[in-house]
Amino acid sequence: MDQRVKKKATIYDLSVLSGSSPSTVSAVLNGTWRKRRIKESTAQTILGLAELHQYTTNLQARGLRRSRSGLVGLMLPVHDNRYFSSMAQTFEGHVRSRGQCPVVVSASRDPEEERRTAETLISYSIDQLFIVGATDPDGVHEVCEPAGLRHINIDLPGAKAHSVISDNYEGARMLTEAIIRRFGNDDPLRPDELFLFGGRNDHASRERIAAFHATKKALLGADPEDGVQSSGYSPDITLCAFEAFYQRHGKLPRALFVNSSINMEGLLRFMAGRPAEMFSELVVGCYDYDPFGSFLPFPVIMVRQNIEAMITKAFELIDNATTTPQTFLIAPELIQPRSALKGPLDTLKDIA
Amino acid sequence: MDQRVKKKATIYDLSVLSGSSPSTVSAVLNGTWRKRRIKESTAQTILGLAELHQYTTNLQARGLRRSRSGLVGLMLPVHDNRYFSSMAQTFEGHVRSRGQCPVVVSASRDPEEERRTAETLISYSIDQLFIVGATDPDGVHEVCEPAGLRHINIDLPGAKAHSVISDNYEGARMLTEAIIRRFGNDDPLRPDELFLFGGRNDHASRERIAAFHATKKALLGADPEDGVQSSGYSPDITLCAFEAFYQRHGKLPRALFVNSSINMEGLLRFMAGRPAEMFSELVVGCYDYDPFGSFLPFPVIMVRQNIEAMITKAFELIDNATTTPQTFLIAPELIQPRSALKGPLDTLKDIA
DNA sequence: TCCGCTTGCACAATCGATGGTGCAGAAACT
DNA sequence: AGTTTCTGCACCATCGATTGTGCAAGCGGA
Repeated sequence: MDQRVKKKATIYDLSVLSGSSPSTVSAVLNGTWRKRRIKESTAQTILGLAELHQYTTNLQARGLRRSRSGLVGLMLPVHDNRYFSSMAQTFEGHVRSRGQCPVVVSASRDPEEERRTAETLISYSIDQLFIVGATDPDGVHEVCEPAGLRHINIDLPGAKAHSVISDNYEGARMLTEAIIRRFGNDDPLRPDELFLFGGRNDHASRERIAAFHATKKALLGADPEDGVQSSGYSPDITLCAFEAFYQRHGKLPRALFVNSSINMEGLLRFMAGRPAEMFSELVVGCYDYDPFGSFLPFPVIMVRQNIEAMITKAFELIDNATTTPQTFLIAPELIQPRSALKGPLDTLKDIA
Repeated sequence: MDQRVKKKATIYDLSVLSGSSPSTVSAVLNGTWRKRRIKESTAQTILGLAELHQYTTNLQARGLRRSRSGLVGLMLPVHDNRYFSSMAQTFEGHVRSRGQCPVVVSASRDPEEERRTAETLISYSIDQLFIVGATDPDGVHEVCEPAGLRHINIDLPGAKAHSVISDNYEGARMLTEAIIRRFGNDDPLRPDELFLFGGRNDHASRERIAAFHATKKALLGADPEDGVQSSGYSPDITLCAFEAFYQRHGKLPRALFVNSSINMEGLLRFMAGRPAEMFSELVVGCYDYDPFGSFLPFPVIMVRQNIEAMITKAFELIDNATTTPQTFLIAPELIQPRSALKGPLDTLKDIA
């Protein structure tokens, strides 16, 4: 009956079996048969045979012919992070509901890798590419453009394609304000007690840092020069920044603005091995939301970027004709400490 | 110079430009030219032209001809979770280092979706498929087998293909023991003060529950019937389980064994809005590691599955000839509270 | 000079699906 | 009956790369 690895049925096999031509079989199977005036009964015969022989379309062949693949790409900096993995989860839902196949890959925030990855995806004739948090979005654009690949930037903006990003300035403003207000009037925060850790020279960090500065100045009257400790997007570099600060001052600041959940992991590394009491008075604001991060033993105010809205907007933009590149801001949300929010997983059905 | 969307160069274009035949161009570009006794100088000419015209191979065409695509698939239950996203991150590294292209997709723990997803991937002629935490691994096998697709189960075992899973029994034994020992001799834990939440009828849950039972019995002398509250892999259902327990007993147990980080999120939801003091005496063991989870305001002992070892073993097995399906156990590691471990991201270079 | 071997490459079939075009037979109309 | 209009489908080129095979030119030796 079935030999080891029986070859998959093709339209040619069904053509022989049904007595119709390959093109007729093809038309029936891809649904264009009415347009081609194929008789209902012929179609039914072929569909029956297809079912019987477990026919499935060879999508590489179709892709080659049509020069599109049905694949939609999502390029992330990294997977291992709730922000980006939520992004992947949300993205998949959208793509699936459009009958296409999501492909998620990461490019490690490396401009070179970003371009290579885009090129590989193009070689597979993917239909659209969503570029998330790219270090060099315009470099990726240069690769996509000549290939005629529709693409869009998310999270970090580029100049040459539409971008959908969260309103970093407003988010950071809210967060800074919330941190400051967290301290009552009896013992208000002083300008030299609130520091920002993390961030590098990308659009998001610049906006957040600007808002941090401005808000500190507005509410606390001043902001010392050294109020920002850049430490990229690496837990270990952030750890070093905390260690260094601790060396210099003999303590941590009373309040921290942490630029991302990845930087928060740097703080965790700093905490590990140190007594919990050391952090009991700490107040932290973190630009990113992680449910576990929200329940740390000190108040952590978080900013949740509206991933659903960003992805929705991105699809809207990528579908419509390209005009001149624009950047769209999506409002993020301030999350109070000890909040466990619903996420993309909650829309999945679950069997207990 | 460049019209909008100039067509990509093909071997035929280079064939004309170089005066060689398409087959020669093809051989040069895919590296088989020495075997075909192409002159060095001819090769150089073609390579030069390829560079000049930014030639890139159309991988769909190659895939069609070779009936392999260079794609390696990873099928996850979900993205949005540190365990699975670490898996994706680790997987990508391995695949990349082999010069192939990783494709990560999720299938929502839905057997139907799992099979559909596998079928789609097969239609793209992926070369190998890594099936992680599938609800119905053998169903997926039935799809892969006739297509001749090499595949392997990870995290949850199947009967029809090799499986690499973590040693759930031993992990759960260690975890249960650690929870119990956490309580001193002055005020030891009683059997009715330790409950397991989460889990369903899959291999991992069964093993963990068995170990939980056995260890409780061994160390505490007994284990009441209702010691296990199944609640699947859903935060909300787990939340309900906690609510229900709280209704019945007016309090939470002193100690919890939580079956996965997803179930831990159910606990977070229970905590939200309730006073922190309610949980100050709680001791939790969680089968999964999440860096933020490790620093909650009560001791959380975690089990970290050895993802790197699992993926490595899986590659080893999938590369070698299939013998009769076997299941390989990978030892997990007990993680003490307040530990911030390195992860797959730490191997990426980072620019601050 | 003729044979045989090597070198260097061209030819053409093939992978599986798609879609423009053409054409026979039936039906409709004059 | 003769002409036009539909129906229903077959034919065939095509997408871009791969690969088995064939063959001419060059070269060395007898």
